[in-house]
Amino acid sequence: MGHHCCSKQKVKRGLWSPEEDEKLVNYITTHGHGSWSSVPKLAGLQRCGKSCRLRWINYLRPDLKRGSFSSQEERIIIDVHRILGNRWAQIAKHLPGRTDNEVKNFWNSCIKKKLLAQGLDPNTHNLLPSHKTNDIHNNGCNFSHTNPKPTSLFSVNSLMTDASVDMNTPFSTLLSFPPTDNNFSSPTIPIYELLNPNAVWTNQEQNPSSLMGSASSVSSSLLNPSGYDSVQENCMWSGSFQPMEITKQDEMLQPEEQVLKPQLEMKASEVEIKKADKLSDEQNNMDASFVNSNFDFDFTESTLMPCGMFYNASPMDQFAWDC
DNA sequence: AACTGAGCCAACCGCCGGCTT
DNA sequence: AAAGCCGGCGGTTGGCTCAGT
Repeated sequence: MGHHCCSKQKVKRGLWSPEEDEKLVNYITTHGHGSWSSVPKLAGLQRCGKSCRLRWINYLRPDLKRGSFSSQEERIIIDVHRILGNRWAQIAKHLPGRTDNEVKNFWNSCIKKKLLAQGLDPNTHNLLPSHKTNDIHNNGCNFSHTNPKPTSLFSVNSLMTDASVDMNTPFSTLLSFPPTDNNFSSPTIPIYELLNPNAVWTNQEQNPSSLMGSASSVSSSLLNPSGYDSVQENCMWSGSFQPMEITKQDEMLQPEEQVLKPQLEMKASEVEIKKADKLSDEQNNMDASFVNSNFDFDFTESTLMPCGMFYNASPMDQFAWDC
């Protein structure tokens, strides 16, 4: 069974020979690919257009970065995957010179195992049930015991759909409260509405505590209010597990705030990723090194850190968490 | 040296959405 | 509106490599 695009012609399959590569490179560098379906014929190849496209994108493109992934790239993949899920093409956009196929293979062969070794579910980035130890839960954070466990897996799709945020909104705007109302617990505009202007909230959902019970349509960042399920993942970079620390600031938070804070973290990272995405597109420079890239690693790190650890000198300071 | 199993990765498969006719 | 084409994407597979026995 072949692709519909090549079912009518005799096509070669399997690995590409150097001669085929040369033909394809010569043709595309001279003429561009134009319509991929016509490339094989014009380039003198016994392949289908799809195969040519794939070969070019994944292997022959001159701007590809070869070699193993750096720890920085690995970290980006994990961070973005936590937000986007298995959207490899989107993830690859954050890694100049890497392809979706490459990222996907790297994830399946390497990162997945690392996360599992850390006791993390690679799909949800949450701790696997067998790894949810009392050591973590007893570390000054008790609302995890009272909150229901998420009934749905972490889903970026649901997050993007249900809590999509206008990525054109300036980050500072996104984080601004109505200036006349300094009481966090009763802002003039509910914070979750501010963050998610497109969301339609029922009266019941407007109460975050009840919201936590309506799992199916709510992003898991809400349902994982402590955020400490990500702790080990973050700590894996330092090579040793650091138990979650809930700061005094966090303990002072109202339950609503405790719920919202990790969501804000997630929003912040989403916004930053979108920003990086946009900048990347604008630059359209696949040769850009990470040194030159506009992806703010420090920011990503800070925003993705668990609660109580994440907002050093970040715009999050604008929030009066301890008000 | 030969065998074997695991891991990696290039390539394929099938589905989907957008566009054209 | 429907059908066909095409590019893009994520999931899967098959073959190659290499370490271990």
